[in-house]
This record gives sequence, structure tokens and C-alpha cells, in this order.
Amino acid sequence: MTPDQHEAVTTALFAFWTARSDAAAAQQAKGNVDVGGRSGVTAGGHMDQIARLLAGVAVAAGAPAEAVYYKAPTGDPNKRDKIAHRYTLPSYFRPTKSYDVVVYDTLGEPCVIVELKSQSGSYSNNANNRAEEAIGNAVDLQRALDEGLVPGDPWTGYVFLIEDDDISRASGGAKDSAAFPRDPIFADWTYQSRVRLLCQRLVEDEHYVAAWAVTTSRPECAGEKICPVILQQARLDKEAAKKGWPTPERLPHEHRFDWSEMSQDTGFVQFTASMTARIRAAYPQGPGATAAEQLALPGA
DNA sequence: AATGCATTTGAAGATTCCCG
DNA sequence: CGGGAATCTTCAAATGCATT
Repeated sequence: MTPDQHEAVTTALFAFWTARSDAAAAQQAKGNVDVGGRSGVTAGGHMDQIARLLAGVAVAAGAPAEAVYYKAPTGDPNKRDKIAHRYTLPSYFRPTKSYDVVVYDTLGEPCVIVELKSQSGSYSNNANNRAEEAIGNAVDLQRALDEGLVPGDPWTGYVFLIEDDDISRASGGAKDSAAFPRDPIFADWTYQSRVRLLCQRLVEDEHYVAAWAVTTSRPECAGEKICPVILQQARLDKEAAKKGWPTPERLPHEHRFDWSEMSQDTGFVQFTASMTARIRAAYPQGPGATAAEQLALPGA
């Protein structure tokens, strides 16, 4: 990974967290009472930071900005009217599906489609939900392409961002028994490794051309209802009180922003190299497409 | 401007499982 | 058996865009 790439990813992932806390603060100011950590998410915008990062990669690879669509928030220089028309595509098992980044080629057909997912906290509640959604999206998009509902033969990418904390990293016990032996690959049963396996298998089975699985830790404490350290401390205190033990030591409590890849084959470098190759094929003249070519684009 | 629709991401409550 | 924790099922809050 080049220093430029590292900086770009770092900036986007840090913005992912600040967008969440900004949105939560804005909602509180408006008097909305949303529960738990969801307030920072329901306001939206956090994944837009990742979408913008990938949109930037697409432009750097040679796509004109006019051909790159994502849910740009108000004030984003890439925002334009009716933009949702362009990143919302017809679907097969449902009417429509909004993707996070869509890039069009000079024929007006999608040449790059990216789906983003993130998960922080509430892992056990939602891990399997996210897997269902991911697989469903993949099959749905492939069928829509097969049926010609979505034209062209686009490069498809899947991104999963999971929070890096003690819970997502800890290897818990797979409690579920099953009617038949589980795939031994799930012996490593952390939520993070489940995400990595999901991404790897989505690519292996050609549901997507590439996947990026990344973890990131949040820069600030999420509060007593969410922070794994505070929750763990509360559990220890409770246990000690029950058994008449002395008050347990305080756990070290600090939050530091960072991020890391989950594996080489699901890394940012692999992902963007693959995407860049596809865009270069669609725009062989490279960055700075001519005005005439830009005019041929839909919605331009 | 007002309303409806689709989408997204967590949370609540119920259930299951482990282990003493 | 029963307490406690992990997991599964269901669905709700909030937003933005399109339409009337």
C-alpha cells in the first residue's frame, strides 16, 4: 500500500466515526430520542465517507466525475439533482436497490457497482442478519443482470467495515449446535473472522469480483450503554458483588482510532486495483476525459 | 408543502445453550 | 434443573428522494 493510499483510507475511516458522532449530536440538539448508538447511524452519512473514498478512486482511475454516482450529502461538490436516479438500479427479487457507488461507462451502462456495509456493536444480534443481506444482494444483482434489468457486465465490489473492539475480536464459543457438522472453517469463530470468511467466499463463488473487509476502532468512547470496556467492567463488578469479592481492578479504558485489513485478498489494495483496471478499460484515455465523451454520458 | 415509499442499521424480546 | 449469557427473530426509527 502506498503512503497516499494509506492516508486516503485513514481519512475516510476517521470521517466515518466523526460523521456518526456529529449526527448523534445534531439529533440530540433537535430533541430526538433515539436509543443506544443508533442515533449516529439513523441520521445517515457515515458510510458516505467510504463511498466518497471509492468514488475518488474511480475518478483517479480515469472516470469523469460526472459518471460517478453516490449518495453525496448536501454541500458535497459531487452532489447534483436527481442523483438517486443514477445509483438506484432495478432489481429482481424486489423492485429496486440503491447501491452505494455506481460508475457508468461511455455507453451509459454501469461498469462499476459497489455495495457497502458496516457493523459496530450489537454483533451477536446482527451478524447473521448482515450475512443474509450480503448474500441476498449478491444473488439479486446477478439475477437482475442475467435478466437484462441492469445493462452491461459491471465489475461488482463488496465492502464490509466492522468495528474493531474486544467483542468483535474475541473468539467466543460457537454455541449453536447443528443437525450436521458445521463447516470446520468456522472453527475460528470471532465476528471479525466471520466477516472475512463471508467476503472471501462471496468472491470465491463469484458473487462479487472483489471484496474489501476492514476493521476500525473508534476514536472516542461510545458511552456506557455501548462501550465494551464499561460493559465488561459492569459485569465484573456485578459478579464480584454477588460473590462477595473485593471490588475488581478498573480495566484500562482508552479509545484510539485505528484501522487494519482483515486479509491480503480482501484488502484495499487488491480491491481498488481490480476496480481501477475495470475503469481503465472503460476509459482508456485515462483521467481528463474529453468534453465530448462526457456529454455522451447519461444524466450529464 | 405535504405525503408516501424504500432503504439502512440497530434494538427489544424470546429462545436456546452451557455448565455447575 | 436453574442462572446467566449468547444467539435468533422480528421490526422500528430516521432519512432522503419522488410524487402529488
